[in-house]
Amino acid sequence: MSDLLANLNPEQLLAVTLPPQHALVLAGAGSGKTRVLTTRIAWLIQTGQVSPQGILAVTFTNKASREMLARLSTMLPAGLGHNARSIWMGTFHGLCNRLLRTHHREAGLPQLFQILDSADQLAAIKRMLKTLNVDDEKFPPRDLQHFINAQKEAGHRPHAVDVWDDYTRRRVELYTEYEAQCQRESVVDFAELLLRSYELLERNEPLRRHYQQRFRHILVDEFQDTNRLQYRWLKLLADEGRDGGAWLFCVGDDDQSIYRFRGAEVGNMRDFEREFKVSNVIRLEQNYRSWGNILDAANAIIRHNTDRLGKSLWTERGSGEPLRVFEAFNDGDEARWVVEEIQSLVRDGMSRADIALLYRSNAQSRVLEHQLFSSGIPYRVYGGLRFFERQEIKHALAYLRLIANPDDDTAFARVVNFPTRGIGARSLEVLQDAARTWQGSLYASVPHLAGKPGTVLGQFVRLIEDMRRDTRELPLPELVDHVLDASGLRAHYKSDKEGQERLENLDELINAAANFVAEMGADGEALAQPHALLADFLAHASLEAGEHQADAGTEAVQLMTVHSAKGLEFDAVFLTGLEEGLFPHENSILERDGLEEERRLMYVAVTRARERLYLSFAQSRMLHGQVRYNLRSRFLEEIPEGLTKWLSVPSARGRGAGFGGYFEPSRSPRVAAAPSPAQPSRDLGGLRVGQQVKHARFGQGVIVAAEGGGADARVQVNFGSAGLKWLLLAVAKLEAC
DNA sequence: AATCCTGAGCTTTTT
DNA sequence: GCTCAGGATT
Repeated sequence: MSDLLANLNPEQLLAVTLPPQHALVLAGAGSGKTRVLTTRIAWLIQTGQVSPQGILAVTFTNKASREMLARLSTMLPAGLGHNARSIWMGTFHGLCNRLLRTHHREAGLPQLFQILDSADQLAAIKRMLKTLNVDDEKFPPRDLQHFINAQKEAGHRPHAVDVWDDYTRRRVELYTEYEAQCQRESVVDFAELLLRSYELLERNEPLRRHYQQRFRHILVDEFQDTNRLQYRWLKLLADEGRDGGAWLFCVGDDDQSIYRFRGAEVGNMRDFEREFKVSNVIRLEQNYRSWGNILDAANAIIRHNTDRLGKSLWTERGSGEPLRVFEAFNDGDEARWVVEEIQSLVRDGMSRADIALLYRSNAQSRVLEHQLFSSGIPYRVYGGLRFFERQEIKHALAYLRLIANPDDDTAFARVVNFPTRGIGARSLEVLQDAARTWQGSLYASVPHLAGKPGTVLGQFVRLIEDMRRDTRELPLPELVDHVLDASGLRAHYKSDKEGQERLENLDELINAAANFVAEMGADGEALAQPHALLADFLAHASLEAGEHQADAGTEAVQLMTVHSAKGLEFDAVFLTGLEEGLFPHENSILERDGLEEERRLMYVAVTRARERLYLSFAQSRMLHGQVRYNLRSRFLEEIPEGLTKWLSVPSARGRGAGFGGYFEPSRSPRVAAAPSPAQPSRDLGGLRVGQQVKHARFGQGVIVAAEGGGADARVQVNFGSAGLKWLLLAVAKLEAC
């Protein structure tokens, strides 16, 4: 016990040992948040205040959940009946899945319902639009998907949607139809997992009471990332502190809320504080990660945001080095500089894996990758396809889904002709019609067909039925193995000269199945029913997309967006592309509170660095096929001068003073990397970035960016109160002044 | 059924 | 400028 609490700082100790009450912990970056959460769970259990079964722990990613479980297992001595695994721990979606499987009847679902990931959902929507002959130009599938998810996250079934125009009325009809289709096919999308289980708990009082009494303590990680529905879900179980509900222990950081675009609602933190009458918010402000200068910069930046709960990071470590700033001539030049610095860091003994290259948007990785590649530096890019999202894996899963649930039309449509077996668009159209007439799934409608479609489709149905029969007794990994052969997927990729990697991935799927069974190990009962276990495995595949791209060697520099860097830390961080329009991103400037979210993103980026932070920007950069001239980011200006050291001489004082001179950095001999391209010659009619201009209607302004050339030449002008405008030089009469 | 071609989109991402 | 999806072409 004393072991458990040793080395906690006073605030951490306070949070860990807080008596039963609703609590909000504001945990700054690098303040030991996960440690507090896991230690609190261990403390609650070890002091006998609650049994593991009485704890519900919610995380945002499966990765976080696994890490927490692993740390907890080392904290709880086994054998005392304190099995960390009997804690209900997982993501909101994982927990909802568990709830819905257990009470599928009450929730109105078959036991073997399948889960659609976003891509599956989009495919389902496209299929629906096609069936209904809806013009997908008028109702773009992506928009509709977004609309439906937004409604579900607001807790609205179709009848509850506010209809304010004909367009929305039609969208609501499509929402209704989509729901019907999902129900028919026994599939559930991500938002549905949440809404269904929310409704289940809300409407079924005995069930709600049961869980309210079972869970004494609910602990929520990354609380600033919860959406409205998730918060309501928590409220249902906590019952706002009235008798019977659980105590909520929410940990989060409003300054690191960067997912508003996907529904996260920072306001939940304030609401929680108010609605649950949280009396003392605990702040974890001592940082164990970074040098003081880095924290000072982060604090200075985030101070520009209003509407914060308020927090300031500090450290017992010293100030460390100044932040290094580099102004590049263009994006390629920036990449060359990054590579040189990396080489120098590695020469000095830093591990490449401890170096991260961060950028605002994925498109920026290309130039960096190119430069790393030609310099022979191993690197690893995060993002892109994950294991269970790969084409070959999706195909294999589709066969498995058909075995578990033949009514899954999404899976049916995906593989009915893959590998190709002569089932073309015509046959499928005939089948679609039949399905509509008979009000059944595609699979179930096949027997109603005659002629050639009936024959080829009949063969496919028989194939699936044979698979189901032949795998009934097989352990999961062998089941998967069998399906890979029987479906013809293996043969197909074997004959494909570029199918080698895909074949390896298919084998990896067997491993994934084996690992899954091993994880489930303790649960003996599930093993008795291979096809029930299969459904669990499929849910696992949907809920956990798996690791990002395979690693390109272990000792590799890490490239990722700032978003994906959240929660990670590195000895050295390169924060590239610090330019207006890029970071903060131009789209965010128009959004309400968009700039504040960008600033939080900047805050997240800066606090990733332990030892050394590099900040860079380029005077010009290729974007959307055109050279763009950007100002350096306002966020750079928000860092106090004393904390930075310029490696290049600033092009001019202040921002927007034009394309100043380009200087070789005075330090380390810089290879005269490919003769720098000549200064851009742009016909801006004697105008340049930074110049004051006058416009007949908007008045005085300053040119902040320029793009295009000749007849297309455009400039962006900041007219102050009149706003930021893009103006075509050929049209707008701008007067230099 | 495979391959070529055109055009739209282009910030961030987990579940 | 690059990628991806879907349509048109062979």
